[in-house]
Amino acid sequence: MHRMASFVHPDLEDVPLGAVLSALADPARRAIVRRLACDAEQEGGGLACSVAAPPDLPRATMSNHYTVLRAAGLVRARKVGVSVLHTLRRDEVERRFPGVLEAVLAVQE
Amino acid sequence: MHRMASFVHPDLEDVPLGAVLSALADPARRAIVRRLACDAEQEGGGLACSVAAPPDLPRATMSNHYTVLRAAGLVRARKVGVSVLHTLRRDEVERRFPGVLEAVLAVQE
DNA sequence: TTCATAGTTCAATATATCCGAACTAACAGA
DNA sequence: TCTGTTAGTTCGGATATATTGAACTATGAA
Repeated sequence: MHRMASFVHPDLEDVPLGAVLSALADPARRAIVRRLACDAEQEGGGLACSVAAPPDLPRATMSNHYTVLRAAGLVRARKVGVSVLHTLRRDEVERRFPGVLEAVLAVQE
Repeated sequence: MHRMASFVHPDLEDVPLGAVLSALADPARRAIVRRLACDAEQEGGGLACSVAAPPDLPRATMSNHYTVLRAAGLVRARKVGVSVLHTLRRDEVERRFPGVLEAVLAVQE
């Protein structure tokens, strides 16, 4: 039986550093995070999964990448209509792991 | 047939960010990197593999972790007698990925 | 209804990691 | 030169993780 989608958004205090680094180690996930970082608007914003993800990524793989990013506390999801909009939890991550995400985003690649 | 050990030390310019993040994502490898960061003496220094690694780590696993760390450009190895001494390539990593390693090291865990 | 779109879940497969066992390399003592 | 010891590597098989096609759910529009 298939279960319904329910997004997990851990408190950053419960996220280990390894989870964040592991999530950011994947190029497709970094691409998503970079796009969300550009989409800076705070409330009511966010990008649909397939908008932030690399264009030729298989859907199942994309969905899995978002699950990893949410579990690492890096992004927040909310369902709007038929889409799932994601935003970067930039300030929360910065408070918990100062400089880590910012340094990664600053790397040109 | 068993081949002889020969350490690979890539130019940092050839190392992708993902390799560094992936290497640092593992807790045992971070423990090694933290210990090498404390052992700050530059020339002639370095710590033997088993000295910097967590004490109860299986030797094959430990050796593999050092291979990953070297391939990520994070550490440099040189054989001295029966030991292999490792040093952190801290300045080189900092030049290539400013703030990344420092931010990771700054996290208390 | 019916259809389309966005994304998830499942399950099979591919890939990567872990680690015991066997090995090499370097040195010390007899 | 043996024999032994210590440090670490390599191999290979077991285990764990990642990828992705296909089936599915959820929402909205025609």
